[in-house]
Parts: sequence; C-alpha cells; structure tokens
Amino acid sequence: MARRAETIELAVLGLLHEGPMHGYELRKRLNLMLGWGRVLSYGSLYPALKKMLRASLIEETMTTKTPGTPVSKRPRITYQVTEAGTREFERLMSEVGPTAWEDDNFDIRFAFFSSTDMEIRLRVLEGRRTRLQERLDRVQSQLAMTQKEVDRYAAELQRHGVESVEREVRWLSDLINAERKGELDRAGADIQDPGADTTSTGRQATQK
Amino acid sequence: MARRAETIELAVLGLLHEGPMHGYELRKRLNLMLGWGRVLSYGSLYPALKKMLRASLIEETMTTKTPGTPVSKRPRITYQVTEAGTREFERLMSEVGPTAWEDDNFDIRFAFFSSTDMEIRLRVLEGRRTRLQERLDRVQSQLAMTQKEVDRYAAELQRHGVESVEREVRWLSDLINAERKGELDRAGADIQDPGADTTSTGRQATQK
DNA sequence: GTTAGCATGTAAGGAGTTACATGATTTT
DNA sequence: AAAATCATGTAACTCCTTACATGCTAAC
Repeated sequence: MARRAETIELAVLGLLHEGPMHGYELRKRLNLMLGWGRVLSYGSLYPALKKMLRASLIEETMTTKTPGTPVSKRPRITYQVTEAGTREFERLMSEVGPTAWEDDNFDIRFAFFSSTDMEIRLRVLEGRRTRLQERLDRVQSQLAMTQKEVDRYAAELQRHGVESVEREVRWLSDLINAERKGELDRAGADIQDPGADTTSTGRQATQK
Repeated sequence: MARRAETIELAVLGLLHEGPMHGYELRKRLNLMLGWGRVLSYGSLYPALKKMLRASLIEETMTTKTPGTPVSKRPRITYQVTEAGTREFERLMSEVGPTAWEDDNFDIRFAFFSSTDMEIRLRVLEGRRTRLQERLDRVQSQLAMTQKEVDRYAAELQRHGVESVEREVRWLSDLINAERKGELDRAGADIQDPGADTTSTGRQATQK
C-alpha cells in the first residue's frame, strides 16, 4: 500500500491531540478509523512510533494511571505530542495536493477536519471530488470504446463500481455545499461568532 | 497489499481465457477491472508473467498480428493459457474460503463468475456478505461502547462508511436472490435448457 | 486455574511501487 | 519533426504483514 507511512504518522499525531494514549489503544482507534478493510498490525505501529520518537514528534512516559482506565497497576508507555509534533500535524493537514486526496489519506484528513480552516477543508474536498470524477470519466470513456461483448458479471461489477463512485461524488458535493453555506452563515452573522458552529455535515438535499 | 500475487495470477489467467493478449493490453484490462484506486505497474505485471511462464501456466509467442489490432509491423510477445493454466484457474475459482471474499480477491472472482458453477457463486457471495456484516457489527459495537464525545467530522465519516457497507450488503443480497431465482427457474424449465440465461444480475426489489 | 484480552515488541520476508532504461509507432 | 503512446523490461527500495516471543491481568 506504500504511501501509508505518512498516513500513520498523521493519524497518530491527530489522535494524540485528544490526549495521551498508549500503543495498544492507538491501534484500536486507528483500525476503527481507517479500518474499513485492512487492519494495522503492531509490526507497523510500534516501529512507526519509535521513528516518531526519534524525530521528537512525540514523547513517551511511563504511567500507572491513564485517564479513563481504572487505575491499573500495570505501568504502560503513554505517548504525547510535542510542540514539534503539533506543528508537523498542522503542516501535514494544510498540505493540499495529490497526497491529500488519495483514498486512505483523504479519510484520515477528513476525520481531523475540525483541526483545520474551512479554506483547507474546501480545497481537500474539491480535490477529492475532482479525483473521483476523473476516475469515472476514465472508466466510462474506456468502457465506451471497448464495448465489445461484455460478460454479464463483469458488466454488473462495473456498473456497481460506477454507482458507488457516483454516490461518493454526491456525498462530497453535499459536504462542499454545507461548508460553503457555513461560510455564508458566518459572514451573515458578522461580528458575533460565539461557538455557534451549526455547520451541519449531514445530508443536505443537493442531489446531483 | 500483500495477498495480491495470487490475485494477479487469477486475473491474468481469467483474462487470457478470452484469447491471447500481450502484456501492455493485459495491464490495461487489469487496471480497468481492479483499478478502482491503485493501478498495477509494469514492475509487478511483467515479473508475475515471468513467474507464470516458469510455472507453465502460460506460454508466450511472438506475433506480428494479434486479432483486433491492424497488422502491426512490430512483433509483440503474446501470452496464452496452457492446459495447466486452465486447470489452475478452475482450481482457484472453486476455492471457497477467506481469501475468496477479501476485497480485491472478491472483485476478481466476481468478474469471472461466468466460468464457475452457481453453487460456488452462491458460496462466495454469501461468504462475502457475512464478512461485511461482521465488519459492520464490529464497528457498531465498538461505536456503542466508545460513545464519548465524537468529533463532528469523524462521526460523519463513520456514518458514511457504515452506509456504504450496508449498501454493499444489500447489493450482495440482491445478487444472491437472483442466483437462487435462477436456480428455481432452471428447475422449473426442466429438460429444456437452451441458452436461456435470463438470470438478471441487476437490481431486484429485495431491500433489506 | 485457565482462557481471553491487554500490552509491547522484533525479525524475516513478501509484494509491489518508483524510477530507470530503451526503443518502435502513430498522431499532430 | 515533436509529442504521445505503445511496448517491454530491471533494480532498488519502501512498506507492511506474518509469525514469533513474552508476560500481565481480568473474568469465568
């Protein structure tokens, strides 16, 4: 899967933002996030943590008590983000470009969208949408020119694939609209900006 | 991505069933099939072909003329399946088990479903559905117990993920029903079995 | 007490991508 | 003539998974 190294790093940084965590817990959270398929093995998590330690993006502490768990006797290695780590996280999150809208990368970035500006969010969402649209166009054009006798099942697989991507595109469009609407709302509300973050990320009636 | 080696092999074997092809063309077809994301590079295709040659699953021939292309002057290496290759393909296709319903593997198998018995098809479809259902259950139970303050975006990502998998499950259910219906049809039609393969793989009204 | 799950790692190896190399053929 | 794309490879390198190794702790 290749370009995951950076992805893991970003995910760890993002999760540790919520508070200190130890490896085992990190893995569980990670799998829940990007787990729609492959699971992350210890064999890649721990080495990645070590690497991040060396780079001073995170720090480790031995603790007997982690908030949440009921005072376990057993000391665990707990990781926290450092200053440098926070900066690196922000840098990675504001990076707009191809790497930001690739499948796995996109999901991680999206999950931590709260930590970014709307400007960045919009650019990532739109980039992702364009990417998917390109895929659709490519497949559909190739499909049009190949159009020899297609196998029943192969055709159904294609159809289903196209449908899924189209749905994904609509989802992104809804999200983009919601973001834009949020912007307008805020502009309309002018000076006052109390935590009123009503930007619904949910379904908006904006079909195709 | 790991378990792809076998996947490529299966895909190549299946495609060559349609007739001889050269590497370049193989790659294009492959990418169109399993290409919903990553593309297969020459760096993995050609070595795979070499390996299959050594195993005598395929044979190569130099040709100046491939059916379809307009008598190009340039000789290309064209691959064909051997007897052993055909047997291997059939063996792989009738293999029911975990490897058959993993993401990539499933897609390839599905694309070549025409080359298998309905019995196998049903088992693969059901296996796949069970697998997805398990994923859903796992995520939903973990979601239920973690239920601390979830981030807006993270939550939306989860929701969307669950929705996608649920949709996938419904798709599989429709297909399973269609297969079963096909069985009944055939049983009802009794002796006569002229190419009347009306088994629609398309949408059936069988929501959830 | 014993199973299941928590917790932390390491080593070896497989799989595939990137980048490099090369050249013919077709299209603009 | 240049650019695109067809066509076939190889080598190095990255990433990640598998399998191994170890031991604590909670629940049954």
